[in-house]
Amino acid sequence: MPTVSERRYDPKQIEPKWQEIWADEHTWEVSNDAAHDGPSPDTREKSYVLEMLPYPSGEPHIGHLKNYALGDAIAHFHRRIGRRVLHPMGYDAFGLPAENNAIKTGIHPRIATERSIASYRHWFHRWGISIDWSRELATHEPSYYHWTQWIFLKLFERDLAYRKRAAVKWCPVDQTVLANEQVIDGCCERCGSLVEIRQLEQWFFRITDYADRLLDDLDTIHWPEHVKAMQRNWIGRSEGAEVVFRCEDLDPAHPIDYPVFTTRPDTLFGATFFVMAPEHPDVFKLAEGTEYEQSVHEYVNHAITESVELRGDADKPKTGVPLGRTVTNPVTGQQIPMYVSDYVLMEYGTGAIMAVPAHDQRDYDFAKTFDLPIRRVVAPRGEGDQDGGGATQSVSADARAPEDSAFTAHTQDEVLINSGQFTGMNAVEGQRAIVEWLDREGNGHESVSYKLRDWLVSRQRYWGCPIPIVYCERCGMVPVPEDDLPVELPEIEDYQPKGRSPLAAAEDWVSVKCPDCGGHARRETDTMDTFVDSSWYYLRYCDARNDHAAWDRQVLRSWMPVDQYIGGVEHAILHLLYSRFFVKALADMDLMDTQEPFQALFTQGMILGPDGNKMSSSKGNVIAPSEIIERYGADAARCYVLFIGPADQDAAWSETGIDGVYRRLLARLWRLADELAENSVTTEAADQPIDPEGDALTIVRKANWAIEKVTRDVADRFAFNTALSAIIELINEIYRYPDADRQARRFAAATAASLVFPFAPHLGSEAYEMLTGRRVWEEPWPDADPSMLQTETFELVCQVNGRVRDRVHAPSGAERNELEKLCLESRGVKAHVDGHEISKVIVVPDKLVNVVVR
RNA sequence: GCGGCGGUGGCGCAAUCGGCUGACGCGGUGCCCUCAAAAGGCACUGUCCUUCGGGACGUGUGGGUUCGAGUCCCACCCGCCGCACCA
Repeated sequence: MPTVSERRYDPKQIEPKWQEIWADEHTWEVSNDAAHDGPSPDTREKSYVLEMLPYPSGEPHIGHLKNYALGDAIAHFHRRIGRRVLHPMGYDAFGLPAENNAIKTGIHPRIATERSIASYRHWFHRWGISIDWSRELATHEPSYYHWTQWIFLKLFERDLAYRKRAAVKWCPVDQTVLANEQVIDGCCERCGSLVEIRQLEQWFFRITDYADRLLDDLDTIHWPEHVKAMQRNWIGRSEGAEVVFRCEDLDPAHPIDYPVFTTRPDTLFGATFFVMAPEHPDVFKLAEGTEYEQSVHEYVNHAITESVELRGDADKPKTGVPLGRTVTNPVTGQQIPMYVSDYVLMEYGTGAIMAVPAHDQRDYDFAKTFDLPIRRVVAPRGEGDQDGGGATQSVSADARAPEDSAFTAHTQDEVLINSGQFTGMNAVEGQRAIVEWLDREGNGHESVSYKLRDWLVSRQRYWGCPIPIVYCERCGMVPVPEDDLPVELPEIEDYQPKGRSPLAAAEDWVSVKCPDCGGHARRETDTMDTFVDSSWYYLRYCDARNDHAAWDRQVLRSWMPVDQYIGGVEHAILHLLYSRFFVKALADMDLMDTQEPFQALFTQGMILGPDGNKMSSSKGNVIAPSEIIERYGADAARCYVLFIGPADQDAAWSETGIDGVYRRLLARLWRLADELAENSVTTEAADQPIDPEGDALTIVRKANWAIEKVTRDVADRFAFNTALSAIIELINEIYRYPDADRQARRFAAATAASLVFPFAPHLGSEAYEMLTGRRVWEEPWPDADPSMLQTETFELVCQVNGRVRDRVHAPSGAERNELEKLCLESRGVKAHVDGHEISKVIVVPDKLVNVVVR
């Protein structure tokens, strides 16, 4: 028989016990019955709580633990406040790392991936995450990608999926194209190698059609400001005008119009030259026959082979070559010279710009290098009035450099100068007037430009979802009929990338009959970007076992949108933008009913190594969750990652920190439960005692205070660190009064167990059962007793001139003059008031009194 | 350059609506329990001055508003994150 002193908190005993119960009883499964009018409809409010699905590679790391501990706390909280909670799990199983690993080790990506999935599944159970396992999915299973292909076909039908030849980003190491979003500082996001530009025919999704809605609807969702800012930034909407510059040099009878985009139409009078991107299709045609023909060829050939990174460097001195031609500035009628320069980008605007050296830093730098005229056309009010007269005067090339302020956006306080009929107008009004004039004269119009490009979705790799398209010799491009889906990924021997998809080698698979004419056809051999798979998985969870459709519309309506999405900020652009696009496109096709996938988003911070650096095996600072769980148990690990600091901030792992949570929170609560349960029949309820007094009252009050505090911290602010602090405070308070009424202490300890359950579900369940004989997850979330939140006296803060001089007890709800009297009578206040004249007394009821003296 | 977020003890951080700065945890110090240790419990722990009553100072810097500012306003410094020759 173990003696009492040998009994201690032992997570190794407690945790498997509860995990088994939850698994055996399918405790966290939730049905779809509420979607249909059944005999006994589930009328609870729905709540869809979702963490970003993991990419299964090796074993889960500490970041996963934090992500799922966080989501699980929210899911548990929502269940206990009476909601019908969907909390599923799946795996983003296709992707490059598994394939690269396959190339290295010879292990088939499916084998490695499924092995990893088994590990993740094991650990999610071991961590005690409350997952509805009946909805588990993996994106590499045909039962899932069947519907990924179906969505592709729907997009294709709507011309939202299309094929075109374009200059695309190509990773020479991974031997595949990349989406713009996957290129970081000119390098491949995955392997870090320098990205090249290639002209290839590729599949795109027309996300640019949705640019405005993706921008505007950010206002309708509850996301962190910085994530919204990143999306706005990425979409990059700029408002301005398209202005046409006419070139009559080649053939006056057939002039060519070159439109440019500008955000500063008010500076049009200052456009003194014109620049084209090296990739502009007309560059060679324009230079042909001029003295610059040869140098233009040399310049362009050099520019297009230069690395993206090198060319993008803003500090690089401006280079370029004249084209030997001119265009007409539509407002001045002036002939201005044309240049080709690599500081103009083909992929933004029209690939050509009007250059206004007086009001644009880049144009200014170019003008200085090539000795071109600089003409100021906007000036601060007052300054502008003096030289406004010489409207058409040309300004010499060595004109004074404009002050830095000249490069900033125009304001009401600036006026147009040297701008013909528009001179004297303020810049904002002038801009409007110039655009109107352009429109009237047929030389331009208002226009909007975006940074966002269409999403390149095809990949020349094996381990991905096949694109359900065939190419027929007679009919051309033909979609695979829906009934023939899924197009299954064939087994192949050799995944080695060779610049075309490894699937191309699977001749039996590639060669098919045309679905339309029955003639000879070949399958598309590219696979889809894995971001396609993860752009809709949250929809599939709603109806994960549906064999006839991607989802039932009614079921989808009963769960979507995701009420709380949780994940790392690294997906702020890619995954979150693509998912928003998918939902809008699907809603437009009348396939679903929400406009946004994720109503609220929480981005968790990273757990850094103990040295404060990002964990990496090369730094040797990796904390393995398995070791932590072994030593402290899942509850301690879960609580610690939430206690370490605000959940949205990065925090360094600390061994002594987790030890503190283990001892001060979990072990102490367990000992309380053990002490208070030992002599009682376990079925006895731990209700709040009636009319407690003295120490018992203090404890009961603290318990109610903790209920209130934890509820608000979890519900309103995701402040898990302070919620856990409050539970520790409650436990400390119970220890402080070991001789207080037993029922009060049992009530308080049971409350602590109930409150800690969303964070430490095993200990929460164990302690609650020890104290009450009940299952804590079947109990409603506690409500604070309002009468216990009030006290009959409070500590009145007594200030003189804003400085605290004393503290006295005062009755709650006392009148202002009573409080004033108490304050003036207090010793500390008297000492500072005597001999001075009181000029004013500020009373804040139930808080403080401030005496102002001269 | 543009956009976003931060700066408070030895450390991680708390202060939610303009009202006691430093909750909670770590670290540190002392005590209790013990033959002893482990485990556990309790107390103290911003700086300086002190006649031991207390006093002065303290939230990146400088100003402002206010009876009162970590919190609001203006200017600046520093750090982190995202984007960037984006016209």
